[in-house]
Amino acid sequence: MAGRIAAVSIVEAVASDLRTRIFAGELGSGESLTESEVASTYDVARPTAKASIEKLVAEGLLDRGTHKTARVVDLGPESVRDIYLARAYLESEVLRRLARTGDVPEAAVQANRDIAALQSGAPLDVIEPDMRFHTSLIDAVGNERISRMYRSLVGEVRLCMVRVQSLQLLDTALIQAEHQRILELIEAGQGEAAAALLDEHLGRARERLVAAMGGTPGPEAEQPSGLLPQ
Amino acid sequence: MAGRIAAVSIVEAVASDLRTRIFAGELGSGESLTESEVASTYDVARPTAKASIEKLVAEGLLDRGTHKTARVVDLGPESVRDIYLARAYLESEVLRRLARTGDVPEAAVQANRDIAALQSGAPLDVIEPDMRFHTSLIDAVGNERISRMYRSLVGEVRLCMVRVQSLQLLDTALIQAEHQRILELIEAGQGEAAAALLDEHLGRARERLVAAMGGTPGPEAEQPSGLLPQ
DNA sequence: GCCCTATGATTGTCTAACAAGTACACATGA
DNA sequence: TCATGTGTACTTGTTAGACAATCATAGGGC
Repeated sequence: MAGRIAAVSIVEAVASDLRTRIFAGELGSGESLTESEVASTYDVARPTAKASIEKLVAEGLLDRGTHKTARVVDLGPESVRDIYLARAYLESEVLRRLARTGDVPEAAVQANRDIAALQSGAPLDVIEPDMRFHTSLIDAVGNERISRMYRSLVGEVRLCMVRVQSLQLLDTALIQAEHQRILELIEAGQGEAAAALLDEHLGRARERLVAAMGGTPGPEAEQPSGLLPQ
Repeated sequence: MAGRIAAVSIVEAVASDLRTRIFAGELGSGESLTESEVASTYDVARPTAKASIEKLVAEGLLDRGTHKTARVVDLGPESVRDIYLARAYLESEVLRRLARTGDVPEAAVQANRDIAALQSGAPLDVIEPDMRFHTSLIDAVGNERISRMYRSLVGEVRLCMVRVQSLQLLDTALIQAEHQRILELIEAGQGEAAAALLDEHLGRARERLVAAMGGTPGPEAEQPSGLLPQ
């Protein structure tokens, strides 16, 4: 499959590129984006640029008030907690449901395999397969709205990760091992245990992000306890 | 409080009125809304009308593809199930959390009082306080993103209800009694029982809506079992 | 030093227009 | 008859340029 053709609108194309640049860290937190700037950068009309910006605002990637210039959102520690708790909210319940049938979604297995295949590349590289692991679990319940809601969080989550990309907060091997264990617990029908491990998994990431942003981390930031075998 | 001043943009004003008309059933399912129509109706420029329409599309109230006229969404039985299961997903977990602390949000109590105060008015009248009851429970957990996600469902839920407004699927007294019982269970710290009752509450509404839309209802459509006292 | 005004930058909205796409009816061909 | 092509009307996508309203900042007056 050599890249399917994409006949998207100009608005979507511009929004997509801006998104990429934000995720790549090229547009840092708090950076301003005027409509005219975007318009001239991409050589489009201002209304088109405006529509693109509004799209990203709706996604939570940009922030703007009436008559004010849009800025890349600057997530504080409280927002990080808010985002991660909302994630855990959705995901833990998903794990319980999946454990009831014991189905392990193939896409999640593959995503975790991709994480394992990473050889100490750039720390940024783990983000994509990590995200894919979590989204594929969500998608496995087959509820369109739940998937949609989760995706509205994913943009902000990535933003968090970009912000602290260079800080090496996450140990790839640990991430991979915990994912693996979660999948095993699902297969074994142990939903509560899977949810508990997920809470630890997300809680640790959350509190380390908080600490890295200058907030005071909770106890979840510590190293993993005995939930993983040996 | 005599109607607070609203200095919103024209786009928002138009979108808001369209929303009201959709919720009031004035714009029925499948009805088309061209940009020029909207523009001339409200005497605004077409780009403004376009933006309003796109806002409603993002909310899930309108449906449209590229170069195609926007239409009021026509929710089928599968969508109704999807929406209600997503609701239950969020709400049941909320009840468990609220039960842990035993806090009963005052806004929910008030909303249910408003339902009780309804005297056999139009069947449509119960929708607003009913929604308010559920949203106030969600808001009580204090997570901005979860509240936002829930609100993205509310629009579609109301759409369902409008569609079957005249069918009298819901007995106001029963709704009110179940709400009351849910609040009691939260206060008593019985989160699981509250979640179970909520599931029954939503499941019944869901399957009756499905039946009313021509789908084949599940067993949840039946009268309430013994979960309520006497 | 502080408050107020003036200027510039930016956004909100409009008009007008053209390009491009969709949908439907119609005619043409096998 | 059915499938295919064509054409026209309608609708949306995008642009250009303009003006008003608002925000931010710098400068002057006290």
